[in-house]
Amino acid sequence: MSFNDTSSRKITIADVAALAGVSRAIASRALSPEERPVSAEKKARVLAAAEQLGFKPNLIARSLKSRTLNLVAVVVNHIHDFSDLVLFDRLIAAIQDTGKQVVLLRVGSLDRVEEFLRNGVAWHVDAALVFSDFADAATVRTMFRNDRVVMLNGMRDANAPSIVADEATPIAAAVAHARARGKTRAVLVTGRQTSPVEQARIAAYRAALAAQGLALLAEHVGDYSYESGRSLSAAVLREGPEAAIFATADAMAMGVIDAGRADIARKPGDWAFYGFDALPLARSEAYPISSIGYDLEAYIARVIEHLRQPELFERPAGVITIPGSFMPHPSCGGPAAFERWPAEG
Amino acid sequence: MSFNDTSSRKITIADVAALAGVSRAIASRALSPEERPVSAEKKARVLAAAEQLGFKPNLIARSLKSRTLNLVAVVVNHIHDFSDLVLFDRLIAAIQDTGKQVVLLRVGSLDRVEEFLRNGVAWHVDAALVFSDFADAATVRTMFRNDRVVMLNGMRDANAPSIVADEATPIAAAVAHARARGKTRAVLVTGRQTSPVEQARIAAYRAALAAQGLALLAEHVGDYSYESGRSLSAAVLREGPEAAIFATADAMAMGVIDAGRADIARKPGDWAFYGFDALPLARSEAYPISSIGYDLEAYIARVIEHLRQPELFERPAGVITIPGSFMPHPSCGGPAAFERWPAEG
DNA sequence: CTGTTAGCGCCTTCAC
DNA sequence: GTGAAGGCGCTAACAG
Repeated sequence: MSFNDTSSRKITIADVAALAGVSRAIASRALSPEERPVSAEKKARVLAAAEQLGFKPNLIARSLKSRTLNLVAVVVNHIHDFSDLVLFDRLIAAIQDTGKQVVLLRVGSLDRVEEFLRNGVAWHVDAALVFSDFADAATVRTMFRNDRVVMLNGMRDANAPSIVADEATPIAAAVAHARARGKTRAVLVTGRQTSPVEQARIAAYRAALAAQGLALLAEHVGDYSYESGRSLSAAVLREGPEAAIFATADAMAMGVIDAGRADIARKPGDWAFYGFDALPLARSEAYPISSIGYDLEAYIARVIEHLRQPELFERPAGVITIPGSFMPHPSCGGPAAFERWPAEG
Repeated sequence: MSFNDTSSRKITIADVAALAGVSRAIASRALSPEERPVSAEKKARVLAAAEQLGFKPNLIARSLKSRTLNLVAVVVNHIHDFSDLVLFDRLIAAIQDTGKQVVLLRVGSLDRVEEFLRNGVAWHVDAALVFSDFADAATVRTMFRNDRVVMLNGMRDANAPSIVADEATPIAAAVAHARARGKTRAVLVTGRQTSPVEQARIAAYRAALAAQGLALLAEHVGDYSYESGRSLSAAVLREGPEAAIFATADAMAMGVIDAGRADIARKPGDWAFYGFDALPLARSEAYPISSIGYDLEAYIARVIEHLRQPELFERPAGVITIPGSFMPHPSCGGPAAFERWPAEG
């Protein structure tokens, strides 16, 4: 492999052992990250020899025995939403802090996912963190040949932990907020309805609206994107400011507002927009959107917990719920823009 | 490994060989993707046996000989900017389309990067795509023990290809656009100045402003983020609408505008905002920002080319330049919002 | 504590 | 065309 290992020849543990004048096993033990029985004196000699030769252990050979590559799969449909930025950035940093590395699998565009998996290292991960809803937990376990699956896509499974944000509570709070502003009607703007998370949100909205006596005039289906909000704007705004507008993503609410600024100006009144994800932008002057967020630090902490304590997979805790919170826009009762939200810890 | 391989025991090629009644070597040849000397009859038996047992070759064992895990490292400082969403989503999809998988390495928060690398599979990648500027090409090659490094961070190196967008041309166009609007003064809002890409942008702006006779009144340093634009807003807007405002990220320009909406309203006039990244939001009604983008498809195509044709690394093409383009905001001469930009081809 | 031995699963000579 | 044997680099198991 000329491209690999710029130095002439690859240094193996045998070379180190030879130079140190010990057996390969001793060298292996001295070089092991864990504490193994080696005399201090020989260990020092081995380490010196390794240093001198520039020895780098071959991970693949090690894995052949140890059966772990210290790899974690993060499985997503795609990277798309604004809220993904902070989520994946922090999650990857946290995973790396455990000493593991991340294979990012984007299954949105793969038809033969299983075959793809089999032909790559993802086949050998320590655990799979599943955001995508391309398959249920049982299928994911089979595909990864691995029981360590964390469902982060809203799917529940008896044999895999699933971690979800409590959205029903803040959704009820949002609806109550609209009610307090005098709204008695509502319009819903949703995302991909095949997603379990989305289904739960929609159900929660319907329930809260019914419970608090707001009439649901219409549901419009988008895809969480700003662009989809724009294209739905005219239909969404048709009911006028008397109807509160609830979107399952801030980005969609932003699109509704931008494409409809003329409409909105034409019918002045107390327009009430509600979103999801607690994007900083949605707290800005440009977009009067109240939003729903969750405690990202806590969420990530629970995920990482499973990586650090694999025994947690043996008796899955079922559904682990992270608190969510409703944050009114600064213009209607919320804290000033860009103060920290409680949920951001 | 109880957690791995839900089925009772792992099927090896020896099991297949035994069931087919042939030697392991024959089984290996029959199962090989390439054509190897095996009688048609035995090959059929082996394939049937493999199918029956659900045999899946062990990638790690294979890699021990073949020395490739079909892995590509994508090295980033962090995932942070709005523009990262579409870039990484498309890049990862494209890499996966080559049959390879992606290890995403976030080095922004790692102090001992080299040690981290050595202890993970990233050590054994086929190639490293480097967006981060944490190290120069030579160092990256050493750290990955791999000569296949593509520098996407603006750094140049005689022994590694680097792929960059041509930003000088659109920057000159942006300045000319401001000049045509009658601006004779300018304010610059920059990102992290340690980044080579950013240094090139700043230099291009200074040159274009000087060439076209605009006075550079001030430079303000942000970090590409919306929030940094907000905090610089008052200072940036101080010069009034007579000065064109050039930011090296749309997000910063958006922050400047949002935090300064009162200022802007107080001093009416032809405020001229220029950004970078061609975010959809910056083409919206909410933000009158003209922006600079590049041909993302072409950019990704050139990266993928290197993965598909590793021989390209043997004689690096030096700096590969992708065309960039200036897009005026719809409100000042650009195409209507949300038409496709030429650069999105 | 130390060294020898025997694999991990696969592939590739090399004789037959 | 076939099979036995050896090795990729490392580590666990077993004696010493």
